[in-house]
Amino acid sequence: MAKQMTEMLKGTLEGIVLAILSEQPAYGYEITARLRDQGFTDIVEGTVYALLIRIEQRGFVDVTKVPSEKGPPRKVYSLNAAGTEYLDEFWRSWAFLADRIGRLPRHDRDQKEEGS
Amino acid sequence: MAKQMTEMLKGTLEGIVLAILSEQPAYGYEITARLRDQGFTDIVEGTVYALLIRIEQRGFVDVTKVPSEKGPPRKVYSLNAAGTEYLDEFWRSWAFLADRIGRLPRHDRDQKEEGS
DNA sequence: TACCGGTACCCGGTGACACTGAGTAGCAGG
DNA sequence: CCTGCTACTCAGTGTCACCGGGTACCGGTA
Repeated sequence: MAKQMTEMLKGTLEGIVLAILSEQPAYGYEITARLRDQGFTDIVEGTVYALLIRIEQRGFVDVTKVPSEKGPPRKVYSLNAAGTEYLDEFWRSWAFLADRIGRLPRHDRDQKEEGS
Repeated sequence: MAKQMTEMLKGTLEGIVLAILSEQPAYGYEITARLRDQGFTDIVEGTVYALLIRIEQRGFVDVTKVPSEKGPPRKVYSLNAAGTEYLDEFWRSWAFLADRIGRLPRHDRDQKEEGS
């Protein structure tokens, strides 16, 4: 993926992870796998863990240590009230930005996908 | 605007400016004004000029000095071939990201909040 | 003349973020 | 034993938007 992605992900990756956690609690290794699954093949573990530590220190998630039979104990993150609110703000910012960018002079090649 | 915007704009602001330039050449002061016009009220001149210098050094734009009757000469930036290609890549990255984010859970709250 | 405000551009420093590349540790199987 | 998977950690790097200044040119007003 283009180098542009790296910069674009700033700010959005956080929201993406928060959104994943809003569905159900998860731990770092799992989140990394799920991100890869969803197409973000270039995102490595180190990035995700650093992000998780950040949102933990900001108080957006609650953490529970759960033993694993296959390795070190898992740190399971679950979104709390503050995190939910922050995620909400993320969606508002995203909606704003996406709207403005959607209005930019189109590059001709417009692809519309009728939603399933 | 939320602090989230600052991070979200990283990478995208560049694309936004490039997209503006793809429509027609423009100079810094004008671009700043146009951004404000389009809702990016928090973006200050310094940010735009720094960005313009960057994309100039990367060879995405051609620059022409045009005298102004109202102040210092204008540096008019116009997108060149490399810039066009880079902008194209920006759109691809954006489409990818917007698509993934669109698939995230609990995105359904695209209420517009007016009033208050 | 002296000053103010609009036009137009530039710069050094800051904080935040994703990335790099390495490391620790537990467990299972060849 | 040693590889490979699971699972987490961490110091250092580069890039970006932001901050808060500054320079300079010009027209209008007091």
